[in-house]
Amino acid sequence: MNPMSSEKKLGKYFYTRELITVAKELLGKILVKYEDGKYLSGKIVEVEAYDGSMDEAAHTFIGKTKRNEIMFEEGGYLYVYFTYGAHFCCNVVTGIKGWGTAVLIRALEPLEGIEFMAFNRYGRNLVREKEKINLTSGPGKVCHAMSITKKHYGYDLTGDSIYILDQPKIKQKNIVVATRIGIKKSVDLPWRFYIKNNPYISRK
DNA sequence: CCACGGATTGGCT
DNA sequence: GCCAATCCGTGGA
Repeated sequence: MNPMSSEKKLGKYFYTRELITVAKELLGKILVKYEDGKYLSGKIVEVEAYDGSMDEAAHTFIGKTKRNEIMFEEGGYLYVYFTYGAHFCCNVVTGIKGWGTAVLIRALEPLEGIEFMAFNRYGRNLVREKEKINLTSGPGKVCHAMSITKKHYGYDLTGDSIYILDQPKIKQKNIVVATRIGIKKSVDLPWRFYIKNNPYISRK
């Protein structure tokens, strides 16, 4: 468990609930990765929800394939995919087996291991304050900074390597609801959620 | 086997 | 603000 905090790790119950509930409640929680003796962590400040049963933008809309099969398991696993020939994006699988729902982690506010994140992103330490803002303000950036790759596909979030720590719920009035970014289908679903006035979000 | 396009990013105009 | 980079999953031949 993370030595810098005494908070509780989120358990199976949290993830196996309905998609939108989990998406909103993930805001403010702390994503932790412990690998090679290093702790990297950040507060989740921006997410998007995807539901294959009615959302054409979801990777699970086409049915189960080798790429998306973990999204059809019960909640609490990590779904990592590769896109645009260059970037990984990570998602938290939600709901019960067969649903095909997941929450994309779009942005973090870096907390622990910032020097390692800077090395992963820039190959050196931070020089300017602006670079800290740019570390994890986007889904590809989050994975690059945290060194999350296809190797982490299917990781169990109730395990000891990648997990999420509980934190107080963000108040409804401080959650901004918006449409999702970078998709061409189901563009009107209001399924992007972010913490109001947080400087680490990817886009207003 | 081959063609197509993507839940993005960063650099250049 | 615009656009190329770059690889792999997917689907059709």
